[in-house]
Amino acid sequence: MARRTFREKILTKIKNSKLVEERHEQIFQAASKLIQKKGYHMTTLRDISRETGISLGNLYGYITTKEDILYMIHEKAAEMVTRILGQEIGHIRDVRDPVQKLKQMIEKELEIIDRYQDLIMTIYQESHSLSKPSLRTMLRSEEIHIKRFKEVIEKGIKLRVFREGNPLILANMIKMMIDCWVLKRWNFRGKVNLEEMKQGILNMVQTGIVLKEKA
Amino acid sequence: MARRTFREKILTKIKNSKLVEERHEQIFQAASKLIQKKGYHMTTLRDISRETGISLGNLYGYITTKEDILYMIHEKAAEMVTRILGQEIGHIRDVRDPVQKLKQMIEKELEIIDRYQDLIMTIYQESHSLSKPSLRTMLRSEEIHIKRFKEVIEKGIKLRVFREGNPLILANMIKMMIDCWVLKRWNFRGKVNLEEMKQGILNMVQTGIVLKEKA
Amino acid sequence: MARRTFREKILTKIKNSKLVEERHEQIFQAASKLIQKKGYHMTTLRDISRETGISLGNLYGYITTKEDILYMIHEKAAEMVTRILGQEIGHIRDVRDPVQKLKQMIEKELEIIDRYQDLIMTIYQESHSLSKPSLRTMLRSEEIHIKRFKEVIEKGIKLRVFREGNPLILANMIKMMIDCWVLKRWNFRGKVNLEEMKQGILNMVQTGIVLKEKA
Amino acid sequence: MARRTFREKILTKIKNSKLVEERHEQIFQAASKLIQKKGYHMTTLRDISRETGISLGNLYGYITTKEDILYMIHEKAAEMVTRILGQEIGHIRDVRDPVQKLKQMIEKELEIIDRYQDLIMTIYQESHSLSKPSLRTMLRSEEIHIKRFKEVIEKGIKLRVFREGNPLILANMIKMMIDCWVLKRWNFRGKVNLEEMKQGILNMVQTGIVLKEKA
DNA sequence: GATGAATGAGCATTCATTCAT
DNA sequence: AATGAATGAATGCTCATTCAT
Repeated sequence: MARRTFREKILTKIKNSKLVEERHEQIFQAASKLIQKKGYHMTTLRDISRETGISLGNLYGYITTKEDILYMIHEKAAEMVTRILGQEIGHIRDVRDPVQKLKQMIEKELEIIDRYQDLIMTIYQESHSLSKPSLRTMLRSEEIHIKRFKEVIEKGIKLRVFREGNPLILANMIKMMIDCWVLKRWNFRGKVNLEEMKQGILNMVQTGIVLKEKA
Repeated sequence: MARRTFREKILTKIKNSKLVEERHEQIFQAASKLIQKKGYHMTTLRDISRETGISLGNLYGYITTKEDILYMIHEKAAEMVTRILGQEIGHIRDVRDPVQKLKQMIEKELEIIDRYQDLIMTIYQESHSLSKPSLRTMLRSEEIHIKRFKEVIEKGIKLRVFREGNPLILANMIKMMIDCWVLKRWNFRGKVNLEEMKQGILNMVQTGIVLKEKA
Repeated sequence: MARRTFREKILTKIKNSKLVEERHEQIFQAASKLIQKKGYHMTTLRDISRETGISLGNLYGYITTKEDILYMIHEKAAEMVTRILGQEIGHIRDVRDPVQKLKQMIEKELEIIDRYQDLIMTIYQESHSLSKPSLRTMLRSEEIHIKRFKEVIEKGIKLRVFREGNPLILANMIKMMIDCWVLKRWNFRGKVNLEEMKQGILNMVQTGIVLKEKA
Repeated sequence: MARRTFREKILTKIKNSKLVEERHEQIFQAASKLIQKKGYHMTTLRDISRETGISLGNLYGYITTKEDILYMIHEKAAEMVTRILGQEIGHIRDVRDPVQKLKQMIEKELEIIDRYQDLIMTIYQESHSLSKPSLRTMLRSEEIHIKRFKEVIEKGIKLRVFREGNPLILANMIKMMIDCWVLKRWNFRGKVNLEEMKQGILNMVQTGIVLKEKA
């Protein structure tokens, strides 16, 4: 009589779905904190039990296997980002000018990523601990994300407001520059703030680095 | 009785330093292969013993703790990259024009990274399994690497051939775009080749994406 | 507050004894099915809860410990067999000729055993999971059963229609040959039917195997 | 580098095959004792570790899974019985007269079974804890055993020294009567000795129970 | 009486590390 | 130097049993 929540992926022995949602939230909070600190493999279910206050046995009422927790973090993160993008980028949808649109997309993406940097860090680092099927799901989510950039770029190129170039590469590079803020935050700590980073990326995208080549 | 090799970091019970070096090489080869496939935590010392042909007990003549192996991979990688940069970039040192120099540096870096993509992937993924002190060492190595880019950029800005901008940010972004080739290789497989990637980055750096903003 | 039913053996928290009997029947049905398939230790109370439709907590209103369920199966089985023997063998009681009586007893016993083979199999296999006191009860039940055969045999010997021999041994051997139908059913599946088995045992009892020894 | 011993069934991490054999013997001794007392499921690997004096971890150098131990007991038992039958029944092979041969076979079988009664009891009780494939192997061993009886019976019937009858049934029944000595030993304790049991079975086989039916 | 969430001791199994040979 | 057997703490997971509602 086990049931599935979380987009039909996590098997639950507990029936009360409101409770399941609540506990999943607790587990998510505790687990992402612990995993972020010690890594997935070094975080034991006992740790999570202690941190959540949910007993070891009961914990297994809400998950089936340890990997569910990692999967949960990925899902929650994807869900969050998707939801927020949906909300906050709502009006960007109406922006017709690709230049403006790309600019606003980058700004928003950077802000979101800044807000959930711990989560994103965890996802980057632990993604290869996911089993193949979970990984596939997660990669597809990334893909969709990048596709949004790709589409604006393609449109910009068609309208001849962007220069020629491989949109797939460009989209990935833009995403990487944004992710850089989180992935290399050690390098920036105390030296660069979010606003400066934003300007940096926008300038790079708008004019590159080179002013003029030596004649 | 134990001694340290590998830049005074790995404690060795075996005295014959030539042998130590030889065995370390074997361990490095086997371990990076295994870790790349299964991840650090899923790779057991038994696996490494089997793969190297060095018996389990003897293995501990050349390391003190499992983490040494991870550290070793980082060191070897850093060493490799440094050595190769030294060799191949030798003549870049003489290039005076920052535009040309940056261009050549990017090209070389991308080529090197392409050659050691598996190794680099491992380092990215397992970096948080390193103990704090090892991590610090490793981050410093990254830092040095990025500083090279930063210096060219600073010079370019001073000579007014690069536009104004925060050199630290720019250097990191360039490095990220390059690393992108490895970190996101799944997105590129079969769609983009190395040469195209190289052009993509160079174009981005030289002119950004935007041709002209709508008047 | 707790009370005992089932011949004063199973402690019940529920007072309504009609209900208790009803639920015990459900539990018996579900449990014997499950235990027969997976064995006692591999059958969880959750399984039984699911199969009966009685909630996990409520289940404990009708039993005190998991072993009660095993005990229940033994009791129910013993009760059943006793009841059926009582009914169907009723008229055998009147048969005076030990030869005829033994013959009919064997026939009946075999038929009953055939009907409840799954149950009997379970009892044989799980008997050593019973606690010592429960086991004693259960063995006594077996004993009573065998004593019935023993008595006929003793009478037969006294009347000189059966040859001399240890009645205890003979009774046990007859019972074993009968049980054989169930315990070794794998060997018979599709090769021997019930009627043939019956004849086999009767012939063995009546004339043994040997026709005449070589002079 | 795991290796298989025990008829290619048990995977071993330990390489020294002499040691493996020795330790397997220890494990076998301890395990059959414990399992006989508490049953397979109630015997933990810690129990076995304690009883053998082999540390828990090391134990797993000699087995791969708990079931291996059960399998081992079955194999050892089968091996023993086969070996002993081979030795002790050697000269029976030459006996041409089926009556004599059957008689001697029964005697030997009973003696052997008496000697290893604890082992045989365990096998009967725990056979259903074996996984399907192991069970199949084990059943085949039983089958071979019964076939020996079947063949003599068939020959006896052909030579008209045994009466007509289904040899498969007869063989099984004889085996059951013999096993009875062990399976129902509680009933016999202190009342019947081995010699009496032997006579009981032989008489049953030779003349059945019935002297003469009432005319 | 009924429900099912909660508990935690207990289990099989793994693996880094040590040590006798 | 080399071997591989030995150690035991630690881990993921289960399940009989209790208890608040």
